[in-house]
Amino acid sequence: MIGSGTNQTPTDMKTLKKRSEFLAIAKGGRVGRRAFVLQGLKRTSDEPARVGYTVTKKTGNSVVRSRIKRRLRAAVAELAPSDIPGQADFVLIGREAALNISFELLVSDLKSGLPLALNPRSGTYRGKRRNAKAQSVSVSKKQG
RNA sequence: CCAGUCGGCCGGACAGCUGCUGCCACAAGUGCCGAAAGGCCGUGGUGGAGGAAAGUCCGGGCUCCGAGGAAACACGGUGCCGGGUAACGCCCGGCGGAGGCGACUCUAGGGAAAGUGCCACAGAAAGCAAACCGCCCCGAUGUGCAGGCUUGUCUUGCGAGCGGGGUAAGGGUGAAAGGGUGGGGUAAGAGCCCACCGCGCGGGCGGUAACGGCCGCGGCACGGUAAACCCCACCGGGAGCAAGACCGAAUAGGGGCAACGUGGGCGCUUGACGCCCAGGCCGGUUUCCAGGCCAGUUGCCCGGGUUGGUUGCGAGAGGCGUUCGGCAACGGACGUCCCAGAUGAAUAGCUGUCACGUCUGAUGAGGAUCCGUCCUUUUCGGGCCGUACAGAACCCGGCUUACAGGCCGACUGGCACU
Repeated sequence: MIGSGTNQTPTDMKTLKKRSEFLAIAKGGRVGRRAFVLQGLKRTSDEPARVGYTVTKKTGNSVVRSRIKRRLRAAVAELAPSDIPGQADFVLIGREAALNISFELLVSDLKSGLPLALNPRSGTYRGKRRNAKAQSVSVSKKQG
């Protein structure tokens, strides 16, 4: 229903695979949603946006973890190219709620969250991390 | 019909839309990514989680570890008998013991007459024979009670206390108290004697064996504990696919092979020349034998590690069917099939319909009734109801643990009917 009838073609985002890339993106912006936490970082090159998935062992056993990853991956596939900011990488950290939340909510949360994750202020929702975040973002800006 | 025991099996189905990944076929360009190795891109077909994939507890395959041989010791494991198996601590069939009316279930089940240790609490006593209460006999004393006639510092009986002895039946403690039950016997008792049971020893019988039952003898000694040390028999090198193999940047950087060989002493031909002596390191430890290595110099050669990539990687102690042997585990023969291969980790995401279960409402029928209702069943509807445990990670054989709900078969004990 959601994916089939629309005119927009589903996007085929590349997946992040290297540990170093995950670590780099963790220093970027950060926004929390019901079913996941979204991290994002701008890049210099012109390549299309990439995405990585993470679910910690704390969340549940392997059945639960892989089902959360699949739902997140399916939600990303529903996005139109216009929803995704270019020149950026993202990491989705799955939460336990991603298991039972409705699929429509999952997709809409993702759409609204993507631009925010690149905004430096979105990382300041926790007082403790304010300084560290601001520094890391400013460093990445200098590079770009 | 009710209650139960054992064994086996399944573990949601279908449809639509959108995806992921292995393999096969066809097709693409002087294509794209990358330093290279290598990888990527289209269309079609086809395959794609489990009974436990889990825990990582045993047994193997495979791989590497400079894995040398022998013996002893140490350490770890196993432990009734026979069979199965590549092997096992697994499985099958038996035996002994325990439980159940029964089907059947459970069982870490070698040795306590090699030695050492321990046996808490309670109890008199816990391992070597003893005796707390009690029971019985004897003695002295002559107190208490009752009696006798000879009325006494008399005598008889009973009881209490004291002393000496006999007992282990009874009481009580305990997980366990030097066989049990019954009878005889005795002052009271006791294997003191007898019968049966148990135990020990011997004989022969059945069984491959564990073991069983039979006969005879012995009056009973030899407590338990080896998931205490220990003894006996048998087995065992270690680490693991992040094993290992191959391909391979920039940068930093050095390795390997060959020859001479290290230390000490002596000699004179003062040379890296000869002779003699001595080491150190390498396996869990020790001993013996065998072997390798050592500081530096000279010459020759170019490799190793990191990011990364490829491989290892699935035709197997393989599945299914038929048949033969076997009580069975299992084995043989024949036929047939190819049946996951990811690596920030695929095997799915979403939606709908149905199924099953459960709760609930309404109905038709039957039964019970204290006339309130309750039980069984038919049909129809509803519920932001439920549908478990759980995701291959090199591969097999087991074990253990988790699991909503359901199906099938065999058997046992009741009740009812014919």
